[in-house]
Amino acid sequence: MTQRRSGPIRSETARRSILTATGALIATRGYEHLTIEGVALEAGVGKQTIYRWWSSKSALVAESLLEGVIFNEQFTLANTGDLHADLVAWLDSVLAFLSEPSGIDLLRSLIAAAADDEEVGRRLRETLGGGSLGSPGGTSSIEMRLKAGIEASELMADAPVTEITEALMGAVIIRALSRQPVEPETATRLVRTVLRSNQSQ
Amino acid sequence: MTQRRSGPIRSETARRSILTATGALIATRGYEHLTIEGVALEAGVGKQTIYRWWSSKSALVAESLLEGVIFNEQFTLANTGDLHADLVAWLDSVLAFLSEPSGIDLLRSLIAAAADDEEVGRRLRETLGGGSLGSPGGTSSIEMRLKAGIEASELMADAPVTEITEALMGAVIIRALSRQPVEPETATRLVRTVLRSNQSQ
Amino acid sequence: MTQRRSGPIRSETARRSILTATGALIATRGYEHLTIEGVALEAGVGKQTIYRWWSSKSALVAESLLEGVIFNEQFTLANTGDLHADLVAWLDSVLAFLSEPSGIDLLRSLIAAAADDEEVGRRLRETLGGGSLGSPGGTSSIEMRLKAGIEASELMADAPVTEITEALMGAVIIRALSRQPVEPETATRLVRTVLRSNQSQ
Amino acid sequence: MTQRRSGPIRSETARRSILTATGALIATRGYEHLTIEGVALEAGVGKQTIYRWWSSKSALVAESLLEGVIFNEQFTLANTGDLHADLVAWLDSVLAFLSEPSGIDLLRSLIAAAADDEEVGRRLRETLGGGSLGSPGGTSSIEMRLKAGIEASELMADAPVTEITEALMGAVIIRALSRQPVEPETATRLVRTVLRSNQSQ
DNA sequence: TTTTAACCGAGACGGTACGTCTTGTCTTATA
DNA sequence: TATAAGACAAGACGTACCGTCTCGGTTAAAA
Repeated sequence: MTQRRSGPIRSETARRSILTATGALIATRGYEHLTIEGVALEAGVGKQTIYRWWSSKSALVAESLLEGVIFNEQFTLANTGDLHADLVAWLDSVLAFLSEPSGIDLLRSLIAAAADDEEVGRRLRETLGGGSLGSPGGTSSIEMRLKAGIEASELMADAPVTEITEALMGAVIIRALSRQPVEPETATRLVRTVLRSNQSQ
Repeated sequence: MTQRRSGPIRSETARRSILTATGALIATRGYEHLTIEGVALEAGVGKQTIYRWWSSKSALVAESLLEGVIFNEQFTLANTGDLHADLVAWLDSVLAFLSEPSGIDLLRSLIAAAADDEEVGRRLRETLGGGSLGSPGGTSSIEMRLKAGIEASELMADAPVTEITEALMGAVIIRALSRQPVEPETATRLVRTVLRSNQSQ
Repeated sequence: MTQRRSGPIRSETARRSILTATGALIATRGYEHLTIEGVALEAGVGKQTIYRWWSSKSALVAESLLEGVIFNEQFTLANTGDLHADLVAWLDSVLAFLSEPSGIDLLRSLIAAAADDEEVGRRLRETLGGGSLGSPGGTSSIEMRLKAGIEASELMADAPVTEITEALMGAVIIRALSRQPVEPETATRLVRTVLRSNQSQ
Repeated sequence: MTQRRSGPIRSETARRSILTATGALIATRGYEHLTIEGVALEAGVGKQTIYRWWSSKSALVAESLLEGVIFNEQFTLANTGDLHADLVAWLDSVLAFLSEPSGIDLLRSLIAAAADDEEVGRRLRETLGGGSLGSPGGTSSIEMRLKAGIEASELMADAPVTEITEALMGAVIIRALSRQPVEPETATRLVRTVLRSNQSQ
């Protein structure tokens, strides 16, 4: 028979309130002003309870992203049968989010967190990429939509799915870092650029 | 007659040693461990001398980037008359730099600095983009090479120069943030993806 | 009929190992570094078992003193019929104990505990004062020896027993607190000082 | 010529307010509840300013004693020409101080501090012993009065000054630790006990 | 013989304070 | 008046313990 440890188990209440507080503070103050003490205070929790379960501030942010307490609006990537339109729609919703100051600040906070911690980097890619939470193994919805496009012969069989995904997401990141204004046609031009060369005729 | 101020002028020696110390410390310890006190100590300078001339840590990093004390190797973007080959060559050199741990750490440090400060974001794009230092107005060498390609009819006249540039650079940033291994064909596939749709026939 | 409780009784094993661990940790680390968690770990016991039976760290120390797990050597105060010689012998053994660093550290730890808790103060006086453990009502062996001296006409009937006791013990405490070196004649001079004025002729 | 360091000098304002805050907090909360953070807050000072100049809480208490911010009432030891009366007067004032709860708590706090730190131990002896502040080399006023008594033939030339001093002070410490009530005649009996044997006839 | 209550070990919890590190400002003496 | 040096108030860091409160498991008296 298996030997089980005794003593109290991890408090789910504490865990949730820590993640919620983390998300709220990132949204209001930014990652650069996020402090463990601030999270503990906001969550009504001892600091040690945070240090007991998370190894760093970045790990906290990574799990908050995963739990969906940071992005409450989803960047959904639909499959209407028209790959080009689906990608433009997704990109438009992301760029619209970035056109608000609060949106761009949030994304920059997350980029800073991702620069700190590779786990945050992976989570960010999933979440931003239309992630249905818990998509397997770091595969974003963009990649899955592209593969579906190949199945449906919207895209050539040897289309470089990974590179297309990274080109699209990377463009978004670059916009966030350089804070340049976005023109209305940006989404269309970008999708056309990365897609047309790989489309089936 | 002009009013002239008295007293000593700004010490160029101090300025150089501060920028050099900043570059050295970023390269060895990373942006996240960079402190003003550490820079002052390394440079043999008083803290006030730094605060007098730079408004923030990010401004220090931005100027260090501009002075070339951070990237000592340049990512040169040549014009051999073959746009595709030129871009692949540039991308290969960047990805080779990222394949070393010290390279990826340096780039992540700079992304963190760029997330803090938009001036760093612009400088980073210029420097990474094959920047001959001091290229005018945030225009990277990639963009200039693409425009030259249009002139030489390598590229269609209405090719979306900005979007192509951002797709390429963004892909590099995404690689740095997610730290995924790079396959040999990545550069070729990426350049083909963003270029073929816009090439003149 | 009396209402009796159910369930297991107090574990003597746990009690002994807690007191022993307390004594060992005071001797090795000092009272100022004594922690309940440390005692629990050393004793192989849960913290709650300590808190269930002792109200404070000082209470733990007081009981350890009483159980004799702290002073293993006794400062015995004999009655040879010569009061002066008996007191000098006792004082010499105490001062010899204090001449070792470990001895002075132990006594200082106990003084700190006594300053925290009056129960420890009383126990310390009994134990230090040649205490046969469990001497009744805070009466030290010194006081008992002095009273025996009055019975035997070694001392005047109205000799201030309490004051003589406190003068002798207090001098020891003062030595421990100020850590001054002890000269060979100190014990003799001190006993003569407090005794001669009260001796029968 | 001598090379002198540059930079600001130590702030006397900060030093005074730290010592004053230390004294106030010991008097109101006791040494066991004295915290560096509390002192910093009360003094309106950064913690680092305390750690810069004092190595420990005990060192802070030692200097506060020396500066006279802890005992505001002095236990003066006069020289009226009658040694016995002078010592009784001093002892009465000390015991009167101890008869108030606040007085006994203060002395116990200081004993705890003295157990921590030998410098506090020495300072306490001087201050308690009728110390005119800054008496040289750990010599209390009691010792000086006794020596004056020898000069004036109130006391035998070979009277053990140190032992008499320690017996008197030690008795006071013992009273503080055991918190026993003091009878009116205690001071007289104690002084008679330690003095009569050494008086000139 | 079952129930029940108190014991035990382990350890998570909300807290407080620790001693260190860094920030950005201010002060001093020098050049 | 710019500089190197560095003291200052402020405040976050990550650690150590506090005393309380679950947990499962065990044990002995009561029902």
